[in-house]
Amino acid sequence: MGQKKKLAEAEQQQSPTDTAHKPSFKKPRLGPPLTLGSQRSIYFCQSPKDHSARLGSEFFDQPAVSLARALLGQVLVRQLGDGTELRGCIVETEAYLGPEDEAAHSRGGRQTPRNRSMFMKPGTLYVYLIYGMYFCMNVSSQGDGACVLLRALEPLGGLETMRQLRSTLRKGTISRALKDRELCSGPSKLCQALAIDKSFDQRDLAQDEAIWLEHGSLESSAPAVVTAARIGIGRAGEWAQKPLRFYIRGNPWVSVVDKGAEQNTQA
DNA sequence: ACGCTGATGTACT
DNA sequence: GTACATCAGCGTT
Repeated sequence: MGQKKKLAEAEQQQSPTDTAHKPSFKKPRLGPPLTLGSQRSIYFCQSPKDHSARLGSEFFDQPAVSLARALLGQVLVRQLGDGTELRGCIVETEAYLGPEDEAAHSRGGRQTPRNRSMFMKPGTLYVYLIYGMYFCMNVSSQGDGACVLLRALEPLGGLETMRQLRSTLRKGTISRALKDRELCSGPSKLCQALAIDKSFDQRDLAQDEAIWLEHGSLESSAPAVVTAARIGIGRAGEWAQKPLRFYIRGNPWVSVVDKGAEQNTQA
């Protein structure tokens, strides 16, 4: 409860040193460009500064495992109310397959008010509260009740604002400044760093004005991927062992490295 | 490096 | 009541 209020306050605050990623023109500002289908053409070529290409709904319309891999190397962009852009490259994901997946909230076909967005169209965000104080962000994929959890980002822009959001939202001690590595290396850390809360649940990543996905650079578009067991799945039986976590090999921003899995997944 | 623990609120046996 | 798709801080190898 206090979390949401604190988050709103944190978003108001502005780091005076963190101006590099603000848009140069004044508010009110239009949202990010929207693609229709796979068209991206002239609109994006006109502004050299805007080398962005928002990924459209067709990108998300693939099975969870496929989407989990495809998301690696793509850039998640969050625009705050004041126009500040926070950017991070996705380096770690997990796939949740739907009704048959004992570790998924949609196991057994359960559909509740909480997990409704898991069943909505591909590209819909599923954001839920965990342990009473944190959020996790998922992207719905093709397949009923299937989605992909975002577990870690390499922060690319707006790091000082991220640091501020992370510190403000952490409780208690006004402690040390967080290292860059600590900003987005975990599913709830990245939600704090990007000011993602429950209000993002059921939003469309292909259409929303405050959050979207862009193509990563060429080199990061075909990364070496490690396949490993998912994290934090206690009582999901055999499903806890299945290799449904994906991360970029050797990437220092990954939250948990699985050396055993890396042996099996030789590059 | 690893292991323990408290924080904290919602969903759903 | 109990279980959480977690995190940070502190203690011990």
